[in-house]
Amino acid sequence: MFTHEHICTTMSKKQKTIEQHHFPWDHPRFRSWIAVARACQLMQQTLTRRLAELDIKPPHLDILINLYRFDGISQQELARKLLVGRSNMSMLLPHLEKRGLIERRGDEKDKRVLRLSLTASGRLLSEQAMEIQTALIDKSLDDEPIEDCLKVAQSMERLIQRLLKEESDPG
Amino acid sequence: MFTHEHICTTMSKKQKTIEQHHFPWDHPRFRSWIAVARACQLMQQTLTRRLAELDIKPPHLDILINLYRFDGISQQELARKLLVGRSNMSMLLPHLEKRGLIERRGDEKDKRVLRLSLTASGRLLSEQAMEIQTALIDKSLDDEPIEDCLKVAQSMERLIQRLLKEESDPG
DNA sequence: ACAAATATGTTCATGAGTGAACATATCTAG
DNA sequence: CTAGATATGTTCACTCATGAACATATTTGT
Repeated sequence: MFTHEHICTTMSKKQKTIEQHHFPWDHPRFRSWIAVARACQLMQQTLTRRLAELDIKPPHLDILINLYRFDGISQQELARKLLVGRSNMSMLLPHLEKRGLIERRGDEKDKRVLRLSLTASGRLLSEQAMEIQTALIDKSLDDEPIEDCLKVAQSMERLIQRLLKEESDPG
Repeated sequence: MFTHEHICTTMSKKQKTIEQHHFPWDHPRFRSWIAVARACQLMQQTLTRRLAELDIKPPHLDILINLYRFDGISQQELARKLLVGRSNMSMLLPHLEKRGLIERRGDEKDKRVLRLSLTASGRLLSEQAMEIQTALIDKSLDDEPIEDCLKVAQSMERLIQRLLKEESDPG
């Protein structure tokens, strides 16, 4: 829930003359990142409203999409893909299971792991929900040129790699 | 009523031959947005770890930065800037007040509103925390050219405007 | 082969965020 | 002037997410 709405428009003479950034909001990368974070937050809220008619929330959709793509994935792998803790999956998945959207079956080879898959109704719901999400993203970005989107995606993927690297190597 | 027939559950020859996007993850804007969302999520988690030494979390920092910039702001205005509900502020602010970081004083003119401001120690803590946040953002983005950052910021601000507009006008 | 390290999943207490219902206070239209 | 509409803040029940502690199961090192 980052953020500051408007970017500071007043600049002291000192800040103008010597090119330093005394406040975060005068710092271009800071301002850019805040804009990104705010956009994400709003997108999430909008998606939450759009998904309400299917009675699911963005976290559930993230799970469903991953099961759709990666049938038989384990809870651990799923948590890693979603960048959340294992305990989070342990809390959410039983709920989806009770709703009849997913199935959890023990792995024969490795008795620790639970293999996840969509049921027929889970697959149907996933398709409806992905439709909603894709439509929202499309509508929101349709005046950004595709090549700009791809460029942003590349920047973000570089950023993700850096952050994941530093997470494992706490330098 | 949702039509999802153009999302196919099985890979047909047709899908492979004609270049269409039948799955969200084959859709460039979708993939771009997912990258943005993942980057935000990781950034948030990293910031959470970095702020732990100051015993605050990103939501507190967002509040502090806004009080730093906009002394005397009301809870309502603050919630609007942060894109959260009023009830959220009602839950968080008393905690910060008890820690001696902020003050809440009733407005003389309008007895409904509470005016918020930082205490001396709140100001000090804010500066330390902004230092940490700015350093993280800088380190994470320092191989992205400034002009690319600014371009992204503009795209995101356009997106924010669109989403806010549609929120008020539910078309 | 067996002890130690590692991996997977669960449970629990805690914290952040939400919307609805509520209580006041202010504004606006007759 | 007053009644209804609007604005601000609080409380409540609920959801999502986390990390620590735990229980099992597997892998590794000797």
